[in-house]
Amino acid sequence: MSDTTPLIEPRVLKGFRDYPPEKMMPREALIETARRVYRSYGFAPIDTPALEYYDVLAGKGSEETDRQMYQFRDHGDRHVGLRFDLTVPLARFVAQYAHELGMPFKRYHIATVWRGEKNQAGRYREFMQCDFDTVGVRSLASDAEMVLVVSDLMRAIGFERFQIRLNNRKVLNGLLEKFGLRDRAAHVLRAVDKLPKIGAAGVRDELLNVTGISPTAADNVLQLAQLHGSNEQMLTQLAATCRGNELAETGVSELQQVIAWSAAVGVQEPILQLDVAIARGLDYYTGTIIETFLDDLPSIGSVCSGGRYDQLAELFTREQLPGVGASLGLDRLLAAMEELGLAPATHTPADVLIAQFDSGLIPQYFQIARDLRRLGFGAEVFTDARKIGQQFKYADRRGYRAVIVVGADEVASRKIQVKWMADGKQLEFPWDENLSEMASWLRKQLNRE
RNA sequence: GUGGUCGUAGCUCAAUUGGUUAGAGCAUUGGAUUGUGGCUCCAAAGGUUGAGGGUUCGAUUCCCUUCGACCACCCCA
Repeated sequence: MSDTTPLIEPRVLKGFRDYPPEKMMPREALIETARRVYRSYGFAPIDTPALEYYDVLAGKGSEETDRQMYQFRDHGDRHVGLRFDLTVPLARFVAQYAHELGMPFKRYHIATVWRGEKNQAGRYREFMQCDFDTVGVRSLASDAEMVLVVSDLMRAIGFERFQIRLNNRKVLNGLLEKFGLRDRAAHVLRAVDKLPKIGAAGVRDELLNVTGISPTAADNVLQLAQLHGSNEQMLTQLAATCRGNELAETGVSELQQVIAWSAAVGVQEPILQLDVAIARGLDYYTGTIIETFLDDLPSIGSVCSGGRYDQLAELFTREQLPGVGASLGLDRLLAAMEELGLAPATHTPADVLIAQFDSGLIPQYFQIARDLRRLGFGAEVFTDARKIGQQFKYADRRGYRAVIVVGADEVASRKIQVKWMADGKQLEFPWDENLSEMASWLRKQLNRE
């Protein structure tokens, strides 16, 4: 290329981001944690194509879906789209392979999804979801298990101050039916959902003016949404309110059951809180619904939402395939952790750096590195012939805990120098077959005993 | 998708109601320091003021367009 060739400006699309090492390390750590927790409950991994037929992803289709989904014609003129969540692909997947999978089918799926939305802090056009779902189980034990997974996951990530808010669509739908608002359920629930944001007066206002329901009905709804107290108190009150409507009564007993089973292993207030104002996931949820909020940053929204849907795959098969599961918003959670200064402290991928004193000793450096790796340590050989001071500076900046120094003197004496970066102390170990002395010291220093 | 605020070095910010050569701190690179990082000192590099057009003798400053970030709505992880 000549100097006059116009340069291409390096840039990324709106709502898309690069992940340098310092962003990627905590990201991978989080993914690893999610994977570990999911597996510990017996969920198995799957993956599906990022690109699918448009009509598979669009489902019933709506203005909103159309607006959010990236879609285009491929080279064979097929109408295709990028997945915008992991639940629709799951529905297609279980419908397609139901017979081979066997029920119950428990899967987790950690993958990127795309939405053509206007971006904001913690809200991107490309982001990662960490879903887990149980398909083919009607028992509420799976609902309770979902709560336990979320609770375990949040703790494993390092959060103590969070709330899992629990609700049930049957309660909401039953009561709306009772109030004669069934036909306007979506609007009413949407208004209710804004309670924490715009307050009771705001919700009432929206119910009256936007949704157009009667003042009596609005007050009924508001009174319901503002129920508060202990889970037990709320259940009692709810039961009274729901009396006479079969659907709502079922919902209350479901809530009761989920709360009781979760409590059996200690997941209860204040972590698990009944909240009648939680109404999201309007599309397909039919029973239990949960949302997870951070006590220290509620404004970022739910970082983990889920629930039960009776007709997961109804668009793809006549078989009845109920599902229950939740989705961790990895990128949103990371954005929250960043804002709260909770980004997990990560060091370099490797444990020790082997400095290069003399290019003639590179075979020895490679051998030491190989031996360390066999012993379970990560080891990087500094491959560039730079001044030793600069190599130490590199080690320091990258967060290396230890630096190995071997020069002519060490070769002569068959010793290895190891400098512990935190305190600057340097120790000498015999350079023997299995590096056992150095290995046990390193293990101790790195808390790997 | 609708409405709004904002874009100056990699980052955080300066630059007199439009005035000539756009500065500083941190970060980066090199040196002081040819077997040892952080601290200190010296130096260098880094900018078509997001981009394009317009008004003007003159634009970082004013106007339009566009790209991007953020905020509210919509929706949602």
